[in-house]
Amino acid sequence: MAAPGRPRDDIPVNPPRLQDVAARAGVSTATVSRALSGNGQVSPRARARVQQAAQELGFVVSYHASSLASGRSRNIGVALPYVDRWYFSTVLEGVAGALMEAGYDLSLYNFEGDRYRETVLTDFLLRKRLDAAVAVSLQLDPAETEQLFSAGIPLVGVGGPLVGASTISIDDLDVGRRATEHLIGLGHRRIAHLGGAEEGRRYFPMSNDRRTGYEQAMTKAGLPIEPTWSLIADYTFTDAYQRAKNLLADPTDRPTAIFAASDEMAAGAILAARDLELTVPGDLSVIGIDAHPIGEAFGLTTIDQHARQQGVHAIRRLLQHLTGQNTEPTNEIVPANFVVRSSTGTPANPTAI
Amino acid sequence: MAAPGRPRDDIPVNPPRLQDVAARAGVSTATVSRALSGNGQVSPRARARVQQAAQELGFVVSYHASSLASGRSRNIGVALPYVDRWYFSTVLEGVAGALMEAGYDLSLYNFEGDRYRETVLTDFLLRKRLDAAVAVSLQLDPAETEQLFSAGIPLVGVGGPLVGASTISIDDLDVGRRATEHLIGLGHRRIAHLGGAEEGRRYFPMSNDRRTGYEQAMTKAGLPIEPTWSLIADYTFTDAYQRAKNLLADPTDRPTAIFAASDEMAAGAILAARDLELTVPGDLSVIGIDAHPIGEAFGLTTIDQHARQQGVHAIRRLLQHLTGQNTEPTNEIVPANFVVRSSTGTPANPTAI
DNA sequence: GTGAAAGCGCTAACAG
DNA sequence: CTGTTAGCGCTTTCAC
Repeated sequence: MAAPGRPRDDIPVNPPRLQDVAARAGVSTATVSRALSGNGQVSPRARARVQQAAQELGFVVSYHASSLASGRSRNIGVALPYVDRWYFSTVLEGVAGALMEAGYDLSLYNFEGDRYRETVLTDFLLRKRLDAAVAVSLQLDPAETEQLFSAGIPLVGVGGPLVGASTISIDDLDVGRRATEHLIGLGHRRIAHLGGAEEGRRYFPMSNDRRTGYEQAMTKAGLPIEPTWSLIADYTFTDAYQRAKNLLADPTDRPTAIFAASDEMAAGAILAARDLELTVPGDLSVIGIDAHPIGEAFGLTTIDQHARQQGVHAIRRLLQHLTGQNTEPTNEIVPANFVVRSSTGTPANPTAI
Repeated sequence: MAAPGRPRDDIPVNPPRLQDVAARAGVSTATVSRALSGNGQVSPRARARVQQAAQELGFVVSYHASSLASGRSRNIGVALPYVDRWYFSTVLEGVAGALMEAGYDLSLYNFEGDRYRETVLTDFLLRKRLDAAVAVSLQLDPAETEQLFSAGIPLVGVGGPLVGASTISIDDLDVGRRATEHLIGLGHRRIAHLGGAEEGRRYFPMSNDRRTGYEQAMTKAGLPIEPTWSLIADYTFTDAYQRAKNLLADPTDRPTAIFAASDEMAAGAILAARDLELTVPGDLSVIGIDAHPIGEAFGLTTIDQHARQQGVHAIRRLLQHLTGQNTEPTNEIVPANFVVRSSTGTPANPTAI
């Protein structure tokens, strides 16, 4: 494309290069580079002339050239299993905003579940164009982690453990416990759990922890954990709706409350209850986790996990690694807090079991 | 970082370079480049040796170096106003998948409404690291379009007009008309519209066209368009829920049907109706547009706009531009089809106006 | 504080 | 079909 071997003796109608700026400002390319990047010492006078010349020429650095020469690319990779699900897209919003503020580009790697997992993991390390990466809800086996680290790219994980890397997440166990205890405190004894599937054993470890928190709270309160009350849905509204409807349809064995691992599933459960002419919270209390906006219209009680903030914090942490400060892996827990609305209350007919 | 000026005389424990592969395979760097990239002629024998050497060394091309030398970066930019809204994240899924299949990287530029619009538009052209870009629901003024074009990056628009560029979208006017006519055909005469806001006059032109389609259908059928039945929400479930509830609360002036510009809003309207003890579709029919998965649980009748496919098609088109075939701007309309469920039906009490 | 110059790692004429 | 070689445009020593 560019014509190697042929000297460029024509007038530069092409994008201006550093050299053009240097010529116009009457300084060397080194000085222009220093003035524009802020690295190194430049006299105020030279700096001003350079800036003006760059301005007039409409100069912009070539990122490829800059990256090649410096070894840094101001580009961060983001890997996640889905982009069309609330938690992930919300984390992504946070990540994208923080990156934009910091002047970094964002390369998106969407696994589509497990579909492109290998491809992405390979591309990650290989194409040497990332300064660092953030992985959302990604489970890596030791070999994969090792590859990443030996490729020298700092990594931070969001919403799940990632051995050896810094992580940002909520305490899923604790959140599951608190949600359940909220229900127990209200007087419920027959409490069902609506959790997420594990999907290829790769993602959503959070779902398990939340379930464990539920079980711990139940056990601690001396309440039974009915296997039939342990539902698993695929994290979508509609699947949760269907599962909950099946559970609630039978009047002889019906819980008085449901703890759902996500707000979307919780909302689905509420709709299912309504379709069965059950009142919420009279006949059924429902609590979710997320603070998904849809919860407002449903009057859903939930625990806010500040998904967007998780993304923002991940970038903050990554940037620290990149600037060499605080390079030891850390595990940040972001606090999750209750948002109580109308979907939880005292059971109308507390039934002993 | 890399030490310019100092010859590299140490053993390359660092990532292997093209030269290392060339040495090991006993050929020149040019041949390695040709063998690995597939450009140019290479004898099967040389190719095999190169591939083996590259394999053994774990060689991967440096994208920065490759891009700098060739002028191509195998990287495509995607600009959109939001990533946490259904339409956009779904289009993005399609775009990401198609790009992955084609071996391209994806740089994400999220405007957050209008917030980073200028920044992104600037970065777009300037940092010369994109081969092309796709813009979702982005309104560009002539000056901006010109900038993009003169920067030489092919552009395709999704979900909206983009003068001078290829576009992929549905026929919003037609869709709005058909949705309304479905309702009219069922016997409805009092039909409200729940549309989206325009948000800074920059995005969502589709909303206007759908509304116009509604108005055309109403007028054509000789039906009145009540100003109070023209609702505007912010495209979210909860806002639509609230607006619809306010509208439906007054029994004296109540529509028998609502056409919502998106499924999320339609679902919000259904929930509002239920909260007011109105039956769907008995007291109120509701139709949306999208084929959003949430619609299933609500039994929502909708028009599928195949959002994911729009993304896939956009990339297909972009790749054509990039390979020099079919370089004239085209405007592709993707067909949208009805998905009839239980939220629309004959009005229980057809009221003449 | 500033300039000269040597690369960063790869691609693509060009000549054979 | 293959090797030589001149860059792509910028950053960063090193010496002044």
